[in-house]
Amino acid sequence: MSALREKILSTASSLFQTQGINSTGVDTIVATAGTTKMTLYKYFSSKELLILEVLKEGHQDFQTWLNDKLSANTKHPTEKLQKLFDYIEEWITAPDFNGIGFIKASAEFPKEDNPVHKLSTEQSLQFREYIKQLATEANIQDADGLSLQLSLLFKGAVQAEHMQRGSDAVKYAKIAAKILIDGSLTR
Amino acid sequence: MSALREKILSTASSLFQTQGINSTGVDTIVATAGTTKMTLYKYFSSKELLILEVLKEGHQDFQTWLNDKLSANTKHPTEKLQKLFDYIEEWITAPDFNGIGFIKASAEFPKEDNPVHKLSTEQSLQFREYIKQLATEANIQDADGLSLQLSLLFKGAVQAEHMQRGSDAVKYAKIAAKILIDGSLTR
DNA sequence: TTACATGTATACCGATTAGTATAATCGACA
DNA sequence: TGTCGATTATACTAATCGGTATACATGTAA
Repeated sequence: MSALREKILSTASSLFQTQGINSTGVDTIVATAGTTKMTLYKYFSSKELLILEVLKEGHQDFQTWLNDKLSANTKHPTEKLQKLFDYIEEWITAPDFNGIGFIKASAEFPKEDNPVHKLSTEQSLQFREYIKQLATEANIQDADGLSLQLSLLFKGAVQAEHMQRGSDAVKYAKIAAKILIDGSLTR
Repeated sequence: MSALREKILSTASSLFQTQGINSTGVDTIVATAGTTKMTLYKYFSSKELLILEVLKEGHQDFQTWLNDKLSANTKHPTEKLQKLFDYIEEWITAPDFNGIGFIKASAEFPKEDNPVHKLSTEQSLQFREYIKQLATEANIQDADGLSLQLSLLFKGAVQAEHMQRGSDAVKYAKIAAKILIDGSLTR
């Protein structure tokens, strides 16, 4: 694990979020990271591969953080589901929140056969699958439907937060999630 | 209203959706529309201005269509709110659905001072305001909160549909919307 | 016919892009 | 001191980008 490699990854992640992926040139990335193109291309054989790595790392970080939080602070499956959006809110409203990669990436790479688009879709499904498992463990009948709805709220909140940082979007997404979850539990 | 101008607009709109805005060159647009760059730049003084016009037309079309549908098929304010997502579903699942411009555009132009980003944010707020008015007319107490939640579901559904066409996203968004609306009505 | 507006065709410009080649520099280790 | 791998510095390529200049073809109206 080279320190420079990590530096390039985090720099790229931040720039992709603030400037857009396609609008961020390789030259800008290396200049901001304080290195050169030669070094970047030593660790990442192409810009596309760098994008994919940024996405992977970002998604991994989020999923791990979320799962650790839920594992550490809840006991029963039902409680996990109910606290899900509390931690999502904590993640999104954090000052160093860097966006959710797969949402922006799928917009910038709309073609379905594009590797970046494919990875984005995969990560999106993976996240929904994670929610679905929480719902299943909480004995919710329509775990599939509820997980889809919650993932819609999540996507919408991220999108809204991206449009206008510091909006109330996540707060109200949390309230909506609670209503949907409670409705599914008592059914 | 020149026919060529309209042709360029619709061609650009379609290409922006399928290839992305930044990834679609002016040359590709004119070639697909069957005209030349000279003509395009006669009607639109820059690519950015073309993008803005595409966004404006798309948003106008959607809002007008939606409002006409609601006006023609419902009588009471409450009914309008309840049927809102029925028509949203109809719009999104239509074969020639061209995406919701302001969602993708804000992702491709993340800088807050960018004209395209600003227009996107404005249109997003405008749409939410429209929902809020429906909620207010239906005598809903927290019209502000409900409109935000419904707009989150809308954004999430559009995002999901964009990631994977033909998904069940809109269907379940509709169900979630019904739950949230009913909850707000009986409160 | 003349005149004018609309659109086409094509070549061009300067800037920027991703990616490469080559040589110089640095620090650690023996 | 001398060597080696990692990193830097810089110049370069080929392609693409948005946008412009110029010349030509077209149809329509007086």
